[in-house]
Amino acid sequence: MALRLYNTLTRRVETFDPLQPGRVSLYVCGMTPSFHPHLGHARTFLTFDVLVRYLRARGFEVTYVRNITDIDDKIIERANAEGVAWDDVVNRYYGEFTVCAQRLGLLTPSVEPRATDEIPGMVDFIRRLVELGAAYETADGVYFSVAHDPRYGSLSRRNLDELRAGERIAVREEKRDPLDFALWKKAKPGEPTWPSPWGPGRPGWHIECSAMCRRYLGDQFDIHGGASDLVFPHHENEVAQTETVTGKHPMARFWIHAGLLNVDGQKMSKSAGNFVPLPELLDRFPAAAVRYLFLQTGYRKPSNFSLAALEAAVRGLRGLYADVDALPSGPLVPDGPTAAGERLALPDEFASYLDDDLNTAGALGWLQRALRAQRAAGTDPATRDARARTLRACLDVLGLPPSGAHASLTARTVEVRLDDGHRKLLAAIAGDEAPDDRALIQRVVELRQAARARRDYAESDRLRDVLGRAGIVLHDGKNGTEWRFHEPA
RNA sequence: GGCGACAUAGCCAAGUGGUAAGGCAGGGGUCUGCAAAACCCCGAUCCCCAGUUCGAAUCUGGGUGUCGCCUCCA
Repeated sequence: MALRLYNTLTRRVETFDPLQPGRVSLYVCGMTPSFHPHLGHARTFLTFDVLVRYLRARGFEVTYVRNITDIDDKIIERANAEGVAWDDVVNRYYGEFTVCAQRLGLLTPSVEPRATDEIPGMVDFIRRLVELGAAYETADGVYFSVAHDPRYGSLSRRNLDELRAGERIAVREEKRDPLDFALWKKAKPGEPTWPSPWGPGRPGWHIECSAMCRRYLGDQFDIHGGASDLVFPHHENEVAQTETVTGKHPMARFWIHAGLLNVDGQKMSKSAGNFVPLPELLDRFPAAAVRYLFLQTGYRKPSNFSLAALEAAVRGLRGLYADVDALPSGPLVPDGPTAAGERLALPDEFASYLDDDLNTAGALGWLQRALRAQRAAGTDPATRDARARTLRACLDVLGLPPSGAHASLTARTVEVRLDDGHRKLLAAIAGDEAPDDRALIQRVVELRQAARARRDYAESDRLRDVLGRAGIVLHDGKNGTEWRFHEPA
């Protein structure tokens, strides 16, 4: 059984073999923190998160690099508009991303380099390109000469003449070719700068990734990833820069691109008004449900997001965990956390789905079937335990919590807050001061319990109804009554 | 205009030559004071047309439709 992945470079699904046996080098383009992280970021990073988890489960030692491009036009724009320092903008939005990443259970990359920490490396890189005659200086910067690279356009399968015909940006007179792109931008007033042989300025987009890939993974490495909107021009330009300097092809043996996220059938964008900020979304919905939602779709396909789809995912996950939490408890794997290089015992069938270009939807389907079978069977205790352990290992590879997710799926992370009318109503029923809304609700729930205990079902139903109108849903279980806020769709 | 992806039940979605996974919603049932949850059971011949084949959702050709990239973007 071999892992097969779709390679953008060849436009085919190919068997994955790393350059060095047992070791995988992976670079993923991270975010540019010029605005809130959004759902599209989540989808892309979740995709590579599962890839890394699976590679590790297969026994590969993975070096996972995910960068931060913490300097670019939009960051500066934003900072100027707000009258704050550029790095304040970066810290704010990257901080948001870090919190979201943690909630989503994204693995921490092996290295997470920041572009602005790598500028000397970029300057060296650019200097070398100039020496090779592949780059030239102009009044406002240093540009890469596309004409110097005979292979330019091959990753994204672009025809240069057509690209030139479609060029919409006003051609700067000093650029030798409209397709040439900036390696270094000379400073303009009000911009952060770093020193260089071409005067103070800042790096252009693309060069940071070339420099960081090379520094952390070498001239050639196994997998370069990102979302599919980066294929052109970002990755094409990265390839041009790197391969010109190293003289080696290919820079990355596999280029893997995650599909874009659409919202209600349209591309998500700020201007379309369907931008989904991640922090808010994760306040309102369980992060595991977001992961589950994306696991249900092939990572390369465009994914249509809607609130209805997420809500269906919440319900689906809840059902999944009803089964998972019923599994015999026990450690995820016999010997605790997976040591590097240790191979998790995944069921062959489950693994065969992931082998097939990371078919998480198929794998999830298998898991559901297995859980149903587990429910039905469950005779011999030894078998049960072994199967439970195996199923938990599957969850782990997908990055889903091993168990105990029920509480996090029902409890909202939003503050418990009643509006004044409902608060008065409940306080009148409770007939007592409560320190806060949560306690107030609890008191009314207890009154209803008491009514049930004395079989006063009319009163019990009345209290359920009053709470219901305040947006609170009750569940009577063996261990008492649970309540939660119900969010209207 | 150029390049590309996709089109499977009400919705999401897997499946790339041998007679359609899974989830959500819906219906029926068990359980529950009621309700919820949970558990059991129930559903599609795969956008259209023409081909290839013993056999196609799966291959070829032609349509139609949706979306994306070509400019900043995960």
